Amino acid sequence: MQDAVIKHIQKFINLEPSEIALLESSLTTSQIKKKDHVLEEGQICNTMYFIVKGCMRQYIINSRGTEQTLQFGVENWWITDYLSYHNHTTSHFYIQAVETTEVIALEKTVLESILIKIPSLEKYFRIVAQKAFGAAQMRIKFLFTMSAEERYNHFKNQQPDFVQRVPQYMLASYLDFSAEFMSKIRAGKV
Amino acid sequence: MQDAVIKHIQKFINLEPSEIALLESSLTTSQIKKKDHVLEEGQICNTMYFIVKGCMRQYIINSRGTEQTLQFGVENWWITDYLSYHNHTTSHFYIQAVETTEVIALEKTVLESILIKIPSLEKYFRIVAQKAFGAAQMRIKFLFTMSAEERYNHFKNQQPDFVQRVPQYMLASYLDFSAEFMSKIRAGKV
DNA sequence: TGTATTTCTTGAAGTAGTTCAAGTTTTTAA
DNA sequence: TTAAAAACTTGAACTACTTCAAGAAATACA
Repeated sequence: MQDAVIKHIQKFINLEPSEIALLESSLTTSQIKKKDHVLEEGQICNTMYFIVKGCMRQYIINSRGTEQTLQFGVENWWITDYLSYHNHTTSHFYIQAVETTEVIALEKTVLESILIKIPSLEKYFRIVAQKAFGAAQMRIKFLFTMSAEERYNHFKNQQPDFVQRVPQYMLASYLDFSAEFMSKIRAGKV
Repeated sequence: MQDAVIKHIQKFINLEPSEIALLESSLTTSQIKKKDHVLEEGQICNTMYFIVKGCMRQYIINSRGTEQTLQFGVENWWITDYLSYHNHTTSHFYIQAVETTEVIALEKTVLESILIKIPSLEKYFRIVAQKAFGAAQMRIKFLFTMSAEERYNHFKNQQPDFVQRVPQYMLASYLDFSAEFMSKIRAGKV
């Protein structure tokens, strides 16, 4: 199962056999049950999670008590609160399994020691973070320039399967409109 | 002037004297005049810009022909379109100097060769990108949970000087509301 | 398999913002 | 030092959404 992350790493950098062996011995997968949290608001985030199989989400609870999803993560994605992770500050976010999910949980201390032993991993995590930031920039662009209906249709075109995979109210909040409005969009009542 | 970026790098990693020398010989600053672009929509972004002094912004032109600022960059920030940079695809963005700005422009080919000679720089760019992504996550949180007036007040509290530094209409679009509404918020007419 | 829980739907009323248009003020540069 | 350009302001009309409340449908699990 650790194979998944090793395969993903090898898309970006070369690993020596000894490095693969080291990685295999350092990593373990674990299962997060549907609806369980790996991070809650107010905690310090000391772990990065690589999703082997399943779906996680990062969300907040707004002033009206409604959950708003900021980010989904699926197979081959890393999910964490980088700000809390780096600054050792309490997190503003929840991270939760949307489905029962297999993850590789990488503790900060473990990761730091691996990064020293396999410096080329720095490049891997650099590229992962740069791509994630690029995607966040595009996300902000879509939020700024498209209407609710356009955002829904655009997302559905890009990720047709994913739309079926998560509850509509989670997707609605990710696209920044209400669950009720989502219903009306889908029914063609807007 | 390259000192600025070297100092910034040294906040995160150690550099050998030889590495500093190599960096100094590889980097040059240039001046971008106010309102000049370093990237326009449709171009491929092959350069990262480190801001030594001044202010740049990344923006788009929306369907109504209005500019919307997605990101500002000031002293000690890197600005680029990471998605275009990595995927070698045409950019959706403009990057422009808000004030006349001194930058260190780092071409992809140059950067790649420096990264090979100074592998520890990978760590520096990893941390820069991870922090930028963390900040983008917080930005999305604020956009999702705060009213226009709250976003303005929050930004003003966090960055009191910056509010004076850029035209209000640019800041309004960055905070995702209209220039007219900004005027009313500031006049207390909301 | 049935019941509790979660998710989705619908309409009515409300509102936080936008858009437009025109005028005013400030900044820029020849 | 003045004319042109850029930035800001204001009010009135509008609209893309939200909120609320209640019921219906789908899903989970004992």
